Amino acid sequence: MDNVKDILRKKIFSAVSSIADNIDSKPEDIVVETPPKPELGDYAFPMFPFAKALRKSPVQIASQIAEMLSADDANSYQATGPYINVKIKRDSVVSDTLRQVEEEGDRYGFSNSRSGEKIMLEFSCPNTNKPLHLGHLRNDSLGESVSRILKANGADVKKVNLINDRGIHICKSMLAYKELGNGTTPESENMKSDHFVGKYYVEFTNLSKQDEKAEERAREMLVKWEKGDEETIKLWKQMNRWTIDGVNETYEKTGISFDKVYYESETYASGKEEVLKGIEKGVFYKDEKGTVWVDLEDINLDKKVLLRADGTSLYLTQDLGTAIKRHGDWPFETLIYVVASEQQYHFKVLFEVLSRLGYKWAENLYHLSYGMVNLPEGKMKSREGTVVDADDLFAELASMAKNEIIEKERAEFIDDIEDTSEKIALSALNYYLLSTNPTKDMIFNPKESLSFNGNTGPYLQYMGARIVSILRKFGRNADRASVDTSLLKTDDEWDLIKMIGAFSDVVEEAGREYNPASVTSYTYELAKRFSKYYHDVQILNNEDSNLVEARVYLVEMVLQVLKNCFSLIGIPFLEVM
RNA sequence: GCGCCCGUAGCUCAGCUGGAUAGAGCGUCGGACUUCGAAUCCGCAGGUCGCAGGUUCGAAUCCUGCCGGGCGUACCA
Repeated sequence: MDNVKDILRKKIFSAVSSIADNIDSKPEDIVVETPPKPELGDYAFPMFPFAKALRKSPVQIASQIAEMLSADDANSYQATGPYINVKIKRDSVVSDTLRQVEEEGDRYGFSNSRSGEKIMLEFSCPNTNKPLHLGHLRNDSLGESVSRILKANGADVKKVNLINDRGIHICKSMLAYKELGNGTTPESENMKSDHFVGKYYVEFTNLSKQDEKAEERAREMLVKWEKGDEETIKLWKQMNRWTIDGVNETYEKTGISFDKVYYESETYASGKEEVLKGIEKGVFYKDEKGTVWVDLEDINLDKKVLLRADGTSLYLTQDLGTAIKRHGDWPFETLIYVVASEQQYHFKVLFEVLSRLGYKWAENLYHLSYGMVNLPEGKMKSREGTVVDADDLFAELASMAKNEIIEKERAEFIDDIEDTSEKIALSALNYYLLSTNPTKDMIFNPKESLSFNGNTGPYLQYMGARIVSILRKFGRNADRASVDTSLLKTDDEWDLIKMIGAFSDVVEEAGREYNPASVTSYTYELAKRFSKYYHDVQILNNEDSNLVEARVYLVEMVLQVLKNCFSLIGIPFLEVM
């Protein structure tokens, strides 16, 4: 269904075409803007692009086209300099927009534009030697949100995780536990199980400072692991279980889920086979020591090692195998890797190598690269202990939310304070992490994210809760069959309607750009306009019961759109907070 | 050195494929609760869009060069 903008684009286009036969653009290319002042109109069309073809000044074109369109149209067209400003005849747009929200409900704003497109998204990818940290939270937030946005555009999305459960770093925590653990368990120490494992990873660092043989013993352990030594495998399984159980708890709390989980320990071997095939194809070569290389110097990517002389594999080798396996499991059109920007080089190489191996789908692989999360004090460094633990941060946010609830004397209205506090914490976190463009490094200010003032997730939740509160007080839904939307004629009401009508464009853009920030800023803008409306207008207290009915209807539809936004950016909807 | 990314208000960030006077939030200051939830709203102040060229009717946006910062350039992941 065409929205107001599309209809206007077509009108402008056909008007321009009627006085020029050499326009080489399409109606979709017509630029629509919002006039700088609302008095000027609802939409603006600059005429600069047609000046050359018509060999007239944009000012002349604007006035000519405006006149042509005004002749036979309910909307008003006003030429202001080189712009045509359009004031919409509101009645039908108001009613059409609200009816559409009512009909489509929690699908409003979503589309089928990418229907049939199979998109696999990889994100999170924890190591099994320590719990999640703040960087993972950005990754998870992005991965989950982008996949929801793509689904909202009709795509068939599969979310996958890859657990990095093998390698020297895993052996380090295993070794420290073996030597220092004394048979303790997360239960015996009353610790969350991934934190328990993480403790031994830190212990290893201390150990290796005093004992220079520690590194060597860790390497020996890796060799034993590769050989399938029974005792080592048993320990490895135990510790992986602990970490993964703990990480899953965090996923659960933060609303993250996967359709399929891959384990590096299960996929890394297949990478080796692919490399051997690649040698036969002549894509790779073996040097005199037996090391396998790929030469990408022709495209300025250097030479990279794929297999060590001893036959063991590398990161690149594993990712190669994993990608090929995945395409075999589920033949995607696109595979999006949500991975930090520091790995850009790695993915360039990976994609190039896959392409040289002859996989056509390699050209549709995409690295959704995101910047680092830093603290106001500076960089997070594990060595200096400035890494922000995901669970700790979340617990701190929840506890702040709880204090806020108590301080504002809201506790008596809330059934489950713990649950509500966590939902507020989650909205604060997700909104903060998603509202910065992914490509940029960002500074996470815990204090600011906790303030809940201004442009934040809790603000959005609050606006939702206020609407629910109005509806509760009203006691029933608006009478949808008889509601007279033409009574909604204030500018605040019109602003809300226009905003609601623009939602589908936002969802489309967010999907195209893989950027949830379009949705976060839209949601804030919508909530803010509602808030202003709420202050300017008494929704329920009015003698005219038809007007009350219409306003309640409007507000119900605003709530629907807010909820649809929330579902895309990880903001839990709260009826009461 | 080379490659990629970033540089917009005191701070944190928006600004779509170039378009009318560059916008928010926080912070500062000043207003608004006997009225639908003040986790709110309204207002004031705050900018040579890193610098210099170029393309264009028009540049925060595109191109080039410089300056400043980050990341990468491992037989680590």
